[in-house]
Amino acid sequence: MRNAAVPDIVIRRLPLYLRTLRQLRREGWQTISSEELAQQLGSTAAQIRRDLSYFGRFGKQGYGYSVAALIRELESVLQLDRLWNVALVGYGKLGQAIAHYRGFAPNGFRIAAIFAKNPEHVGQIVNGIVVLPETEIERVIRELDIRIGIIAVPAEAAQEVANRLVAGGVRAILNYAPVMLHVPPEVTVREIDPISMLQSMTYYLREDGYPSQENGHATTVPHLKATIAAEKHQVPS
Amino acid sequence: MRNAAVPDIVIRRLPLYLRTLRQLRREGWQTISSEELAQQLGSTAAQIRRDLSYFGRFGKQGYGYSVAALIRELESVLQLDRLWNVALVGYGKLGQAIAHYRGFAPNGFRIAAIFAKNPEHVGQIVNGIVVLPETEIERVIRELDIRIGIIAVPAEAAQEVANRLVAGGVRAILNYAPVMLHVPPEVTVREIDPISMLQSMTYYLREDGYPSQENGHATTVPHLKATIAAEKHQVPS
DNA sequence: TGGTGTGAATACTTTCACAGCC
DNA sequence: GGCTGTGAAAGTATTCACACCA
Repeated sequence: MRNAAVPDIVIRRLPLYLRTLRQLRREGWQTISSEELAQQLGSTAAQIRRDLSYFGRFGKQGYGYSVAALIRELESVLQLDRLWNVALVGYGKLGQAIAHYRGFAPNGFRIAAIFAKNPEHVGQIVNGIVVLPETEIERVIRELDIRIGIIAVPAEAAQEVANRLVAGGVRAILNYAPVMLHVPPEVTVREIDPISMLQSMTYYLREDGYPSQENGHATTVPHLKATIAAEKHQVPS
Repeated sequence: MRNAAVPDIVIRRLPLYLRTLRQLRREGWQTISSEELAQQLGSTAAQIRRDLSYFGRFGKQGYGYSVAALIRELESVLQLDRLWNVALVGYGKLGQAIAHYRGFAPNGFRIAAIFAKNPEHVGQIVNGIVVLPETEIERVIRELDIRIGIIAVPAEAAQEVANRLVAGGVRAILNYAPVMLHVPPEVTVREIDPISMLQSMTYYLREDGYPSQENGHATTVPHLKATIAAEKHQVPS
């Protein structure tokens, strides 16, 4: 199974595992079973074991997984054991919020270039870098060897920006614009679209009982059971 | 097939269809085939036809779909032909950005209540509404009969906020906090997590050719083919 | 003729259940 | 005894391909 193509849906879950494992480490867990991890995540033990099995045999029978070791393995698989430079395009309200977001750095992402269309924004200094005009995208991306772009421009400008990013060498795009981007197959795109998410949730908000949702439709973890007995896994605190 | 439970994955695609159809309408399209719509969306004609068939027979053979009529059908299915009040919890950087986002209103969502923990924020007036303390969540949600909540608080506070929202009667949550929420099955949750998205994309950013991505792994639409011949569908402009 | 709606086939994903190992 | 890793089964989702219709 090793080396066979790993389904993208599995890849998307790994960051959630990683996030949870890091939290568990902060809480002092040394070891965790797939069942316990599944509880936290609202997933299932079998799914977690299957997902991890694509990459290796990280567990120990009768014992579970070492939290610290599994974190290292996931970081390695996802290539998170290095720093990634990111280009941000768009410096309107949304772009500015992204530029000032403090969550990138602790996760190994650094906004290394910012591009704006508005001449008032160009030249501003943000986090020590100068905001550049969008005409510079290809050149700067190539010079800084950037592989990841974030698009925070209006929908009608997004495809053109994507084209430039790709032309410069970007192979991963986080797209905040409400439009489907057309990119070559070697480029990965993930969409962030709060409006679509709200619009799909309203489907379930009927007063009458239909569509019945009694079994849930699998969006998050079932309501909290008991707190997991953690003692045996924790280092004495 | 009508009335059988519709898969959630289908429901999640409907807003994307709607968004594209509205754009086509703006451009003057009167009619569209599943094949043409699929091109725009980077989907397939068969998938679009199957998805729509869960809700009715909206097309006409040899002709396609009426853009205006299909928009109305989708709005009806998703219950977007009304205004939805939304509660926003959290008024830090992210919460403020959400509160000032101009994209909700034109899509039928209105932030009708804002809750903050920080006493400096409580009492401020934003878009004509007063920022309230988080202790008021249940009462206000119930009084305003709000069904949708947006969580924009730190991860460690998110579960408690979710509990209060649900206690007040919320049945749909858009969660910006990087943590899996535990909610009862009648509540829908959608996650917005840019960090996880970046962290999953780095998997594909290997310099060596592995994991081979030559076939793509289905994240967006294949690179633009020809522009669709639109003339026959358009009203003369 | 051109394009829908949908059974049937295929492909993908999750879950079961258990041999095997610590 | 307890828990992993994984074949095999079950469950979902997508795609094919064509009868049918305007």
